[in-house]
Amino acid sequence: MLLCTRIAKALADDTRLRALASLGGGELCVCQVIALLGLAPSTVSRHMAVLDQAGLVEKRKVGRWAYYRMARKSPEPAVRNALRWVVDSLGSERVIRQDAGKLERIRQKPLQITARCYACA
Amino acid sequence: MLLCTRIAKALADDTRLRALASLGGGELCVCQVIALLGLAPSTVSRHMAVLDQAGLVEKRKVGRWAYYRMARKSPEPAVRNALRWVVDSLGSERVIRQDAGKLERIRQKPLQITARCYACA
DNA sequence: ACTATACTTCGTCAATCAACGAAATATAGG
DNA sequence: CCTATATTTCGTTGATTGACGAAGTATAGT
Repeated sequence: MLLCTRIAKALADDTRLRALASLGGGELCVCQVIALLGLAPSTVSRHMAVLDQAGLVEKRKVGRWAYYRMARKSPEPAVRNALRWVVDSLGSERVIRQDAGKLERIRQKPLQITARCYACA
Repeated sequence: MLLCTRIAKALADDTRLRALASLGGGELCVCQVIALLGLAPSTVSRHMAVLDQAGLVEKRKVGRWAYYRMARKSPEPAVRNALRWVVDSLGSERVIRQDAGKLERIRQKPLQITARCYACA
């Protein structure tokens, strides 16, 4: 499969685009993305794995916590340009801005609180 | 569905990316794309329709012939940037360059010849 | 060591998708 | 008008996908 195809496949889903866009403001813990999206942890974990395999995000594990960030420094121009395209294009979308607002609140809580009750975000 | 998602879905397939990239050198007739890809006409027609519905290409019908070109002048920035991303990223792919070579030969034949025998390309 | 917890992997189900061939549509040419 | 032809639409089929919950892994705290 072409690299472009792999990247496009990773981007070809509303939920994954929201997850990726949520990282625009900086690194997030998986539990914060789960709280944002309101989906099952297993589902979100899978989505992040797909983004990771496409090279669009980078993962950092600290104890039990997993952090993801946009792969803005990727050696692949295709990845960097895809990220630019996504960030530019999604900025004007209603859902994405709503997410940004919700994220502001999520970021203010300690991770433990967020992980304790995802729905309480 | 987000506009970005629709675009990414349209790009999330090797065959469709090849079809789109083939338009990089200018407008093509559907029969030329069929000859290039070596797939059933109905399949190629469907792929072009998907690209069209995502706004990535524009269609022009002249008699029985259908011509497609990249929608480089699209009013949607998301579309224009997606096209730039694709063109930039696919240029270095082996298959795409092979296709470009094959296209050179296809372009030299009259459309009637190409349409008469797709496999003869 | 034992337990709680953060995340991932796996199995399943319904929905979507790409491919094809057959049939439909539409246009050109006799 | 009638036929040939370029493309599209439709129906089918096998493969992929996204969702979930259950089970597994790994780490922190007691």
